Amino acid sequence: MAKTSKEKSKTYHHGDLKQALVDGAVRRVEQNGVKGFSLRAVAGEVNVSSGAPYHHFRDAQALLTAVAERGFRQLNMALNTASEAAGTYPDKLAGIGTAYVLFALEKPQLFALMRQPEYWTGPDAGALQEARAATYGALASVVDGCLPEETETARKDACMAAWSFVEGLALLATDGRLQTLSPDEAPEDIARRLVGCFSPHSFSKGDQQ
Amino acid sequence: MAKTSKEKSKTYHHGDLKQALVDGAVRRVEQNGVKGFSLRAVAGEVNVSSGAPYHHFRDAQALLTAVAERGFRQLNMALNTASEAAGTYPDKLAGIGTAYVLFALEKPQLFALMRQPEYWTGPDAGALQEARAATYGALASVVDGCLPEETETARKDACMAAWSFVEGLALLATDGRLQTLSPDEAPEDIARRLVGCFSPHSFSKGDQQ
DNA sequence: CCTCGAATCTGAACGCCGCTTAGATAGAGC
DNA sequence: GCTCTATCTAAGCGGCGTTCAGATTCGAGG
Repeated sequence: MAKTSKEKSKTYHHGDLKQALVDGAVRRVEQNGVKGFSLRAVAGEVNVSSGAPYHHFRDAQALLTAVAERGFRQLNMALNTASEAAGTYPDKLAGIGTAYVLFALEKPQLFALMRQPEYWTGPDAGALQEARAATYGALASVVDGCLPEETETARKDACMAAWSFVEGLALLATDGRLQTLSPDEAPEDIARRLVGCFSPHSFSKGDQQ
Repeated sequence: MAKTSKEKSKTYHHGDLKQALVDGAVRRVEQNGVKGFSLRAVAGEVNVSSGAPYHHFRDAQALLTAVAERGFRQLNMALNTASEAAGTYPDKLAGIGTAYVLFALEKPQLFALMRQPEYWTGPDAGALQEARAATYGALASVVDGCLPEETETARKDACMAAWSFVEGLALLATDGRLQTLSPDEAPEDIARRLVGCFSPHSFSKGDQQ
């Protein structure tokens, strides 16, 4: 029997503590960031002793890894939706890039956690790595679809360049540097505009300089 | 009288504790990252009680702000050197972009600290903000020099796009994602190649695609 | 239905952390 | 030489992650 979060802890066993911990951790990270997260606080929030989480997660980092994994799943859904919504490949590219930056803007703290390499190394990061690979795959396939026939390395370079650009945009957007461009414009609109300027063709020819 | 780090603490007053703390903090951050940093450990390293640093820094974050500031000064020197070494503006652009990524690759932990917004907000971040602005200015002026005459917003957009791309490259390079392109190639070489592919012209025309 | 092993949770403890405070010490200006 | 102020120490507070022995409950097999 599942318990709602409000009702007092009557049962010695929680029932679904693992999921409750991830839920609480996600909420705390989204509100206060990784720095404002503590395993004890999350445990207290679900009326459980400070040692209880260790029956479900090897340590605090493992719980945060689960949080990041959930973040990647949400991100992948957003990217797929945006990609399928567009008809032509250039539109897909603009759409998926914009969706990436918008996700970062909507959940900046969660996105910052997802960017930390320490959570996708480690022994409990298998599912996370899978979700991360899917994210890159989604973007790469769209970029690849925009490219003319080229050498293998040129295609790969273009994918990586697009990845870099979008990741950089998301980074600048989340910590407000994008807004220094035009303070009156909404950061979402700036992001849309800059993503739209990107053309993978300019990266697929190495001698363009 | 300055003390070397090795000799035992004989004097009650340290002499130049503030600088010694920054030195120790830089060393610790470069070796173990921000997570492996603690104010107590740095204090102990320079043979000083755990409360002493608070006479020179308001809190641990203020010390890390000083660390980040020193990092930005080093980065700015590297960027200026690279920019002046090249003759033509396209060469300057490739040089400064490469220098940026190479700095990130040489000091990844320090660079990761410099990327955290929490250190350049706050009341003790004046000098840091100045150094950060100089970093952006150096890149922006070089990008601007590469551009043909355009509208003001187009030039600004191109600068921001270049900024995003380089920042994204540095991010991907430092956490190893760049190496997935070609595992046999040195990350420095991949970075050089991708930076070289970038052309600001492709961003200065919004209707290209 | 009952029993017993395994899974789960508690409560207390350890060591480390950031930060504060009261008081000791040393250098600087008169 | 004396005082004033900056600097440093020692001790302590609460919070943290983590561990562990023991209490509690679940669930499978008799």
